[in-house]
Formats: sequence, C-alpha cells, structure tokens
Amino acid sequence: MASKVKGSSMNAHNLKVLASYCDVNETLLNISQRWKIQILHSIFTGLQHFSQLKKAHPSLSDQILGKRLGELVAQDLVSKTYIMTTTPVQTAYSITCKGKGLLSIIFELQAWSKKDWAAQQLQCSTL
Amino acid sequence: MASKVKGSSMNAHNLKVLASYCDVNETLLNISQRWKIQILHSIFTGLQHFSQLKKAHPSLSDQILGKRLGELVAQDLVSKTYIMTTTPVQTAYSITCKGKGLLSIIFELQAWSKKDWAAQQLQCSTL
DNA sequence: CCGCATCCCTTTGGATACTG
DNA sequence: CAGTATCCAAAGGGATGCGG
Repeated sequence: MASKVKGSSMNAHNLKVLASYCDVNETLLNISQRWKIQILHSIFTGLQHFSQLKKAHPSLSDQILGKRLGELVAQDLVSKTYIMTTTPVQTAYSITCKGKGLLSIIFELQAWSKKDWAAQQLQCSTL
Repeated sequence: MASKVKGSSMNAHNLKVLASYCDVNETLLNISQRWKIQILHSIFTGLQHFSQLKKAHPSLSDQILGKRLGELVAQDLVSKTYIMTTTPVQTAYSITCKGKGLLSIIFELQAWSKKDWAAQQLQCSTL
C-alpha cells in the first residue's frame, strides 16, 4: 500500500476513493470516544481482565469501561472469551487483527500531530 | 517511514512511541467533529469560497461552516487569504501541507474500515 | 470478579435572526 | 458575499448504587 505521508500518496486512485468517503466521519466518531483508544492499547499491551484495565486507568469509571469494551467487541476490535475453569467465571479480552490495524493508523496520526509542519512547507508539493 | 498496515509496523520503536500517546485522543477529537473532514476535503478538491462550500453541503448551516472553518484555520489545516481586488472583499481558503498529510491518513482509515478483516485472520501475525 | 440501571451535568450541534 | 450572536435541543460522559 502506497500510503506514506511523504511521497505521492495523493494520486488519482486515492483521490477517487477519497471522493466517496462521506462515511469516514462515522468511523472517526466510532473511534474517538473517550478512553476507547487507551483501552484498546492497554489490551494490546497484554491487559486481559476488567480489573486490570480498571487499575490501569484509575480515573475511568466502571460503566464507561464496560460500555467501551462492549463497543470494542461490537466493532470487532477486541475479542472476548470466557474462562470457565475459574470460579467465578473470568473474562479475557484480546486485540483482534482489525484492532492492530487500527493502532497502526493511530500511530501515524500520532506522528502527524507531533510533526513540525511549519518546517516542511517546501517539501509537500508532491503530496 | 515503516507504517504500513501490512508488515511489521508494530516494531519496538513504534511500540515505544505508542506507549506515550495519551494525547492522541485529543487529536482524534479535534478532527472528528461533524463536517470537519468533509469541509477539509472539499477545500482540497478546489472549493475556495464560503458560498461554494455552502453549496457543496446543503444540509450544513452557515454558522457551523464558519465555526469549522475557523477551527481548521486555527489548526493550520487550511489557510485563509483575502482577495482585496474585489468588491466586496472575498475570502479564499486553501489546504495546507499539514492538511494534506491528514487527508493521507484519513485515506488509510477509510481503507481500514472498508477492509474485510474477517478474511485476514491468518495474515496478521506479523502486525 | 464483572459488569448494568439510573440520574445528572456538561458539551456540542443546530435553528433563527442579525451585521460589515 | 462572508460571516457572527443568541438561544435551544440532543447526545455523551460520569457518579452513585445494584445485581449475577
């Protein structure tokens, strides 16, 4: 995929795809809710249980955590499994392939926001 | 930059950067407001004037358009210039280098959301 | 241990009306 | 033509308390 920040990422094909992206905004809304990316990242780093995630984000309340986890599962960004061998039954969350793909893009977004664009004015003619 | 969706994008360096991305959420919020990306894209395609943008998005009201344009300028995603040779004075908006960089990432996000991830389960082990 | 139901409050989007 | 001011409705986050 030729979608680097530098280089000719804005070619004709990409423009065509972009022209029909009226629903990207929905995607953006779906991933920009409070705590969502942080939770996804925490799961990515290995935190599997509700209590672990809770501990990792002290200022995050239970019902928001539960809500976000439900959304993440519904969006297929994390998967949920039940560990039946314990009492009471435990739950384990793990990141999906799709979730990892999203984090890749989030990484680029992070790099983009950190970049000093003012110093790049002469280099973006090919963008 | 090694930030492709396919391949080893989640290497040690990226992980380190990701680990400190608590403020990515702020960036996400700043770009996910209603109409913002649509307006940015419209400007990218060549629409320069307030009235043109208004016409391109019939269900977008004046003051929301004005608000978003102000934010886009403040975020340095678009630049604003005044055309003094006309009466009354006209305004022209154009996308900046930084704005183009954002659209590149939005394009990737679009591709990500459209992809059939269920069929990719076997290919994401290196992610 | 893992959540959900309810209520409240803040934020945000949008309609109407007005100005240089 | 290019916006702004004010007010209002809706949505989302968060605190408290309860259940499986």
